Amino acid sequence: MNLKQLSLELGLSQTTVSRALNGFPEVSEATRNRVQLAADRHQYSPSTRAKGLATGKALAIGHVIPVSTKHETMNPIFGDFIAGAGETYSRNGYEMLLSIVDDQSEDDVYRALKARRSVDGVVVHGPRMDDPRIALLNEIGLPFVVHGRASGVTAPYSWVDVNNRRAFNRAADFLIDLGHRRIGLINGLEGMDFAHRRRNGYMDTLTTNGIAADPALMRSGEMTEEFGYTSTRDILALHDRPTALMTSSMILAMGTRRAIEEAGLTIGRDVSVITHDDELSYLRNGGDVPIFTATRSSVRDAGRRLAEMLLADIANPFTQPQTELLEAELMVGQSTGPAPHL
Amino acid sequence: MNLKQLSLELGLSQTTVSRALNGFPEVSEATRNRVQLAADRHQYSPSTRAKGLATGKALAIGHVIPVSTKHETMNPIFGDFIAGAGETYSRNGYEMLLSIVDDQSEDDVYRALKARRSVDGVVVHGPRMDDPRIALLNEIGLPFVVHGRASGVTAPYSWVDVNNRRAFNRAADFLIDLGHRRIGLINGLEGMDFAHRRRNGYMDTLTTNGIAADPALMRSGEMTEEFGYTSTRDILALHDRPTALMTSSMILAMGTRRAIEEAGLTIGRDVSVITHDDELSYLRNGGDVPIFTATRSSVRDAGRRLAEMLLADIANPFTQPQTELLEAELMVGQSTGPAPHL
DNA sequence: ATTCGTTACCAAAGCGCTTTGAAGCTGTCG
DNA sequence: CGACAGCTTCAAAGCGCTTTGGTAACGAAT
Repeated sequence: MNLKQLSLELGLSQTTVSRALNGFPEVSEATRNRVQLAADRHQYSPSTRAKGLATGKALAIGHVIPVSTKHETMNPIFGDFIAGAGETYSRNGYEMLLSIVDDQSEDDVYRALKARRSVDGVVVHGPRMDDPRIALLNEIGLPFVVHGRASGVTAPYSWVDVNNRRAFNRAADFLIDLGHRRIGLINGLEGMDFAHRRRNGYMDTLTTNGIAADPALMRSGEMTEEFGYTSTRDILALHDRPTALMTSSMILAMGTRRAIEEAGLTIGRDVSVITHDDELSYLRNGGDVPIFTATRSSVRDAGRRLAEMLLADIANPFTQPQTELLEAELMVGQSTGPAPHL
Repeated sequence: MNLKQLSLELGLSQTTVSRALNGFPEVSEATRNRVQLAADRHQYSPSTRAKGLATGKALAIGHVIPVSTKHETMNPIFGDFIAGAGETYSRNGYEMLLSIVDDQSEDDVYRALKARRSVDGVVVHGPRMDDPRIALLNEIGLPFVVHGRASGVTAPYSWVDVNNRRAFNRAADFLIDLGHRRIGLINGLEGMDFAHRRRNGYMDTLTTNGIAADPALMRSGEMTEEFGYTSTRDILALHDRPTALMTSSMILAMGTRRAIEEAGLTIGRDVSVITHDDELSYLRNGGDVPIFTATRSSVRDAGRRLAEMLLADIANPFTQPQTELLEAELMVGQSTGPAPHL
């Protein structure tokens, strides 16, 4: 069923039917009801393509997901993030377009998205330091919001981010208050902006407390369980091993736990662990009492907020870029305890 | 830049430019080159909307991801699956449309996708037993392929699935060969088709070997780490606890490991564990030697295959539905060993 | 010289919508 | 009674493509 058929059946012009369905005031209520009923009966929905062509809007948002060519790793937070964003989209009649792309050819994808006019805006995932995508998107004039920030980029842009620095400040502080002095950090890949900020937060707090940061206690890599495991195993093998570890994700933390237990140590007693927790739906950090002490911030929530921001920008373009900094809660769980007397 | 502008600049008709770009034979090579060059120079790409309108194809595939309303759980395999499918799509000039939808209103989403003509086909995720979506899609005439199968549905349909039954046959056999007689199963949600098949595989093999299946050793629920943990903890607390456990995912297995270690037992010695492994990129099952003994089958690969099948069906509709059954490998890791003499 | 087949191109219609500009109809006011 | 305003409705243009049904030019065959 299309507009023409529907209007023919109703004995009305396409104009009137279109306006009736789109809530224009110059249609009598009687007619509008009649039209609405007929539309429902035939399950009529305007073709997105045609509507898009006619209005010049795509009514779609693009998500470009970079997958590292080297490791073929897909960021696990991605599913929950788009679950959040997707809610917002469907509530507003938008569709979500996904492009999975190896990090080599990302530029082309944004360009193509623009050239083919398939989306009204995009969200930038996994920003790196000095991320060139921001300049690119500004240049080609495609509205966007970044999930995270890109240190080093001076041009203004809209973003939604967790206060990574503060979160890791607080986590480190918490450990120091418990008497820990040797604290390790198992972090995401160097170059990822969030990893950079988390490391800064961690190091700041150490320095403030008169503790020299030890490079031997800091690792960064793909945030897989395996990497959490090997890093922890290696760090625990040091002659002067740390009494506490901070990790950047629950997945890393699971690897960390494996290594700790394999070493015959007890988590929370011999080694304390604090992790960042994105509240992934299939990786809940325990029930009432968290398993891991964690800095918690819902990535699904971030998705919702970011999508709202982007749609608002598209509806009436920001004169000033918008930003939103989400604070992480510190949840005390069972993985931390006073520093042992070695 | 659009077709009109481009053809004006070239002094050619839109027809000729369009045909040149789309590889039609009735264009001289000289002209084609000239057109191609100009198109590249201006980064011209036809508008998807317009192209879609004109051809009647959407050049897009829909993925409808059900999120359980109750648990807000998003299946973690989803990211890797679409990474696989996405590859196939972009190679073929297709876009991927994502709808996140609570399992209540799924029907409407499929109907809307069809009515608005936004996609040429859809992939059905997470089929349940007697899944009504298959009948619905057949009724509304939207091409589709199911990732998994739906026991109880008699109508023919195309699918790509892992041989879940066989995988769990082999896993159970392996454990029995090691001398285990009391074997538990921590499975996905009742009603999910894959969970049903896995349970059947498990029970068959027990029966064949003269072991009575004990309901006390079988759990099913959302496949979270937490569920793996609590199930295992409870099962290990039984007076007659099992010497081996089978789990339906790596995430469950991590919870299982936590419970085993918390109980002061050693995995692979006191309790053997075999898990199914979807080869998620951030949850690799160790390096050369797998951590867990596992039945392994790449979900990313399944995504690729399924996408190819769907595109083939759209290009020239199958007369007969196609099916593809992927076999899982049994990888022996460190989590299994001979049954202990209790 | 006419016909025919190729080759290389083009004008215009059509895809299903929205939107512009106009018009029919009623009732009211001067 | 004519003019005018307000309320409804409509015909047609336009969005950017593809595709149909041509035509012009040229040489080969009749």
